Amino acid sequence: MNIGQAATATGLSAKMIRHYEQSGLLQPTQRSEAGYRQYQPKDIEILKFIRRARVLGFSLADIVGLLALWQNPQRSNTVVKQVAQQHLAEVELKLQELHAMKQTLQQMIAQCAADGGAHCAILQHLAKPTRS
Amino acid sequence: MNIGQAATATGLSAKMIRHYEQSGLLQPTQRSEAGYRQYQPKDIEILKFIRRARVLGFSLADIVGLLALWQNPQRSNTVVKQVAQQHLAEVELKLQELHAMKQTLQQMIAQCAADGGAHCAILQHLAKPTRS
DNA sequence: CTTGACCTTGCCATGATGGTAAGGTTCATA
DNA sequence: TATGAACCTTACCATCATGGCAAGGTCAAG
Repeated sequence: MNIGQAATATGLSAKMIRHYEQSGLLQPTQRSEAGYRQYQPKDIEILKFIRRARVLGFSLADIVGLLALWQNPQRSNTVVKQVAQQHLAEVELKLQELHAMKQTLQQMIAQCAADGGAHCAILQHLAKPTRS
Repeated sequence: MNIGQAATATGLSAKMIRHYEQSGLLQPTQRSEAGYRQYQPKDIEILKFIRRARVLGFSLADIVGLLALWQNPQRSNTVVKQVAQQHLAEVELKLQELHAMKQTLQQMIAQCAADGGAHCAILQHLAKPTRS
């Protein structure tokens, strides 16, 4: 299986698969005589694992750790849970920040007449916020 | 007013103030004989405007436009509102993505015993999700 | 005159991803 | 058999906002 097929099979881009290899997420695979990377079913499973973890927002650094735990029969699920909880906390923090942005943006937009005039509540708020 | 004082007065870093100047957000200021940037009250207001817009998540490219509108007496609030609405849409999109992440992470974490054993619902989910 | 706090420019790094360029390989078809 | 399309390789640059560091100039107080 060449890298293009591995990309199709996993939903990743060939570019990213090479990047994951170079970043140490993935052991360098076998190569064909011509130097093409060859992917075995096991490699595909690892790539799918990476993709699912990326969808959940885990960083590549986190995923290095999760993969090591996954492949370690002596692992402790306590450690895995800690990694996930730490990431969840970061996600929740970003959610709060974005929510605050959304609230303020909605208020500003609601106060803007959009009648083509020069008076603008949005610019007023940015220039001298009445509430923060 | 030197750049350090301007930074303190606006809550920005000196580094970023220089960056904003180089990025065209800010007209190059006057310089002292020694080449130190000199900030007038008007410059401080612009910097505060930039900071508030950054807090709301506007990109530097957006802020270039917002500053131009702010300083243009012939502006149309319709345009300003469009910029803000576009940005709000992006914020809402990211909120949705993060919310989906949070939901899945919470479910996975709830199913993890964290008893120090090797069995782990989190790794199971990443390896072969039962639901997505 | 020295010292410490400030300023200058310039370069490199982050993190995940995309793009492009220059070149080699493989395979099907004309 | 030759050619071209579709694939692969590596290497470099760009994104975006921000931080860090280094080497050097400036200023004010002691």
